[in-house]
Amino acid sequence: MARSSTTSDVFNAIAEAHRREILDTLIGGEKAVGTIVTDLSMSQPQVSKHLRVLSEVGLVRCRAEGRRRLYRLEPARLRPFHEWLARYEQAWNDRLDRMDEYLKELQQEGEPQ
Amino acid sequence: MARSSTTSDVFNAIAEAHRREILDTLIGGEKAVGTIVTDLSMSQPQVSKHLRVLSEVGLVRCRAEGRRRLYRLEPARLRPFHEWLARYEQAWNDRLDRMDEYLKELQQEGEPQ
DNA sequence: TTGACACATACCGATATCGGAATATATTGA
DNA sequence: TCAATATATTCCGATATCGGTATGTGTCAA
Repeated sequence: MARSSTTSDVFNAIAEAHRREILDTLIGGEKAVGTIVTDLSMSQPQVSKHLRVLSEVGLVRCRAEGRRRLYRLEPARLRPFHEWLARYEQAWNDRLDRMDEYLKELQQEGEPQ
Repeated sequence: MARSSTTSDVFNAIAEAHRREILDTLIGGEKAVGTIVTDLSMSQPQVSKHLRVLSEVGLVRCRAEGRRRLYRLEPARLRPFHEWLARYEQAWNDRLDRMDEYLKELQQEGEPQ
């Protein structure tokens, strides 16, 4: 057997540094492919292909304007990340809580002296 | 030329579904490799190798206990991911704010009538 | 010391992915 | 219609990654 993971899920889509750069540059707002190409100094096919991947998972949306294609973020699709992270956030806080309790215990033990 | 991305960052580490499963199962707390193997029905080498990747990016930590190795989450290492997401959160809120202002403007325009 | 157990590592084949180069498609303007 | 522009797509080679199988390493118990 072989690989199982594909590019076709949100987590894989953002695993690529160049794709994150593209997403980052779109935070500023809608941009044409050519603009991204010059802004990020990437080749045009490279950008187009990454945009395709991002499109397929819904992280960006495309709008035609003349012969240009304007891409924009679809921040709602970041939800899976939030949901996934939230569970760890919980674990993280729990750990902080325990740390907190531990520190308080230490304090209480020290007070009587 | 060829690929540029490696497994050696948090984003790639969590891109793999099986690795996310492993992280998920560790939310409950420290677990031995064998436990993960049976809990997730994965092969032992498979689990070991994924744990290695997770270790290398610091998402898990290992502790030896006899001949077993207990792995635990290191949720603090999700911080890069969290921070990355936060920037989009910002963009998202800004958008909502603008939407809000826009709606208020509409309301104000409507009132005089 | 030996054998059993728990885990890590090495090696391998299959496949996915990246980037480059070349080309196709669509839109605009002359 | 034709050339130019903007973008998408195809084909390709190099390499990364995944999972399996086999084996190495370290620890315990007798």
